[in-house]
Amino acid sequence: MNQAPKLNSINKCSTCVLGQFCIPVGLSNQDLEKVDALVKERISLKKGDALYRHGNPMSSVYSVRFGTLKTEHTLADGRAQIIGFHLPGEILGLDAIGDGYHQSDAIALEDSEACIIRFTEFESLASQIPTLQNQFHRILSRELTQDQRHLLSLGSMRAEERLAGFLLNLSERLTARGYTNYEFDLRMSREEMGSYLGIQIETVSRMLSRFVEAGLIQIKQRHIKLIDIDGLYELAGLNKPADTSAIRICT
Amino acid sequence: MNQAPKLNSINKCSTCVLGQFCIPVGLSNQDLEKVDALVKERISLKKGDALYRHGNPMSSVYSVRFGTLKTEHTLADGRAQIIGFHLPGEILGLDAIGDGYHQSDAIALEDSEACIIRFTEFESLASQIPTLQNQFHRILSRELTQDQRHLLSLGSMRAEERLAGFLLNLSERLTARGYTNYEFDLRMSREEMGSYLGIQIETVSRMLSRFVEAGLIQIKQRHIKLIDIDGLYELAGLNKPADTSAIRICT
DNA sequence: CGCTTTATTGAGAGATATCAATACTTGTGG
DNA sequence: CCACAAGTATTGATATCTCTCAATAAAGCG
Repeated sequence: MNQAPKLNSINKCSTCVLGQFCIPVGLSNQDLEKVDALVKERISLKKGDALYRHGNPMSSVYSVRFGTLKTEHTLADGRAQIIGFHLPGEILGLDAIGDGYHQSDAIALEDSEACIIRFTEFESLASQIPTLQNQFHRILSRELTQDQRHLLSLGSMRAEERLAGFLLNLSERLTARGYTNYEFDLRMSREEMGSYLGIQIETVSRMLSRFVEAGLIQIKQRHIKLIDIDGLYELAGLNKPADTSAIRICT
Repeated sequence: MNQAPKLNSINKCSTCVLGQFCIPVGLSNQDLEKVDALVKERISLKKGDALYRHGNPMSSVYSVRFGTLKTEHTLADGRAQIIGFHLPGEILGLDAIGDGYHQSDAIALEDSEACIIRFTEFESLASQIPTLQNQFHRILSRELTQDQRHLLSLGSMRAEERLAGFLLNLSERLTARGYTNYEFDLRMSREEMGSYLGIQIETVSRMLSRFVEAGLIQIKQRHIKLIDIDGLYELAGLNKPADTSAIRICT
């Protein structure tokens, strides 16, 4: 997000640095070429553009190539709930497979690009390549796990805990992608954080100020630095992962 | 739940009345036999028994044959969040595909039975039967959609709205399975409802009393009758489905 | 039938929402 | 390059919803 990882290729999964987070995990070179053949189109989004909208017929799923997107559900009375923030390598649109229509809106939080994976063709390729099929199932399943952790947060944790957990989760995901440890730019507004966490913008702001006072973080506008990591994990009621910097894709 | 649907077969997906909610949707008879060969084992659970527990290595996913289960996540300090209640025909354990270990506890709310679907074998069968593969993807995707609706509820709705939405959702799912419209037994305690909805047991109780006063429902212990359906949908901020009684599997 | 669990109801406390005022950023056009 | 407008963020005061604590009642179970 600060600086994008350098992309070694323009248009191929087989050489994309995001491969290890994306569809191609574990594929042989030969199989990768078949995926290359399938994923040829990409879509560029300006900040605020929709990748898809609720109710659109679904023909593809997408992987984030660079940038950040949010997905959200909206109620009739205008209340909106952000379901997720999506970083490079993450797959979008999976919730549309069930009935063929997108269930949510996917909006770019900054200028972004997504790879288009035509779903019918992908499904038949997956049935020919067991590793690909299995990886796809893992991705779907992890998406479920992620949503369930989010449910745990919204259902059982207080505002402070939710926010601490959110910052740590973002940090972990960015670190895995090779960005600077514990220091990054938030691509979403305070309001969008609040929507994701089920709290109001004023509460987000107050909690962040409290974290600063407690020496847990430093924050200037949307640039944040996590100072007391252990303190944050404790506050969030979570366990610190063994080594968040184990996986790095650029130096 | 009141009366179980009559089961026409003992041990085969091909004749199971739950087929239309479960894995076999859309399969030819020939393909159904292959599924029959795969899903031979079942597991009986007494009320309170665990189908699996958080951290268990995962080798199978399960479909509920009869009864009701809950899945829940637990925090280190003992706080628990119920993620879902699971009715006959619904698939359990999908969140374990991602890393091979169950992420949640699955507990029977009443005496129940589940079919055991050995996952590795299922995956290879799915790669041979496109309809089966596609149905499995739909199931996974709908599970995502369901969790996302739950997120919307916990993140954006007040206690009253969450509870109304929950009762209607249960009613819709039971109706689809052929139980009496709008009148059914709750298999979960008030506390379990509260956990699912992210509210305390006392609040659940108060809201139910309020619904009774408002003439929206009648309730005696765990037997509930929805009286003013339109009123409930309005309260929940949801749209009434066109026809909830369209699908019936017993009379 | 008595004990344990579950559910209801009340009173008061607390966390977060709401309303409101101000300050800070960012982008735009002169 | 500055000034203004529009959007975004912070902070304070108050209101409200839901929680917590407590007492009672009802139901399930051995």
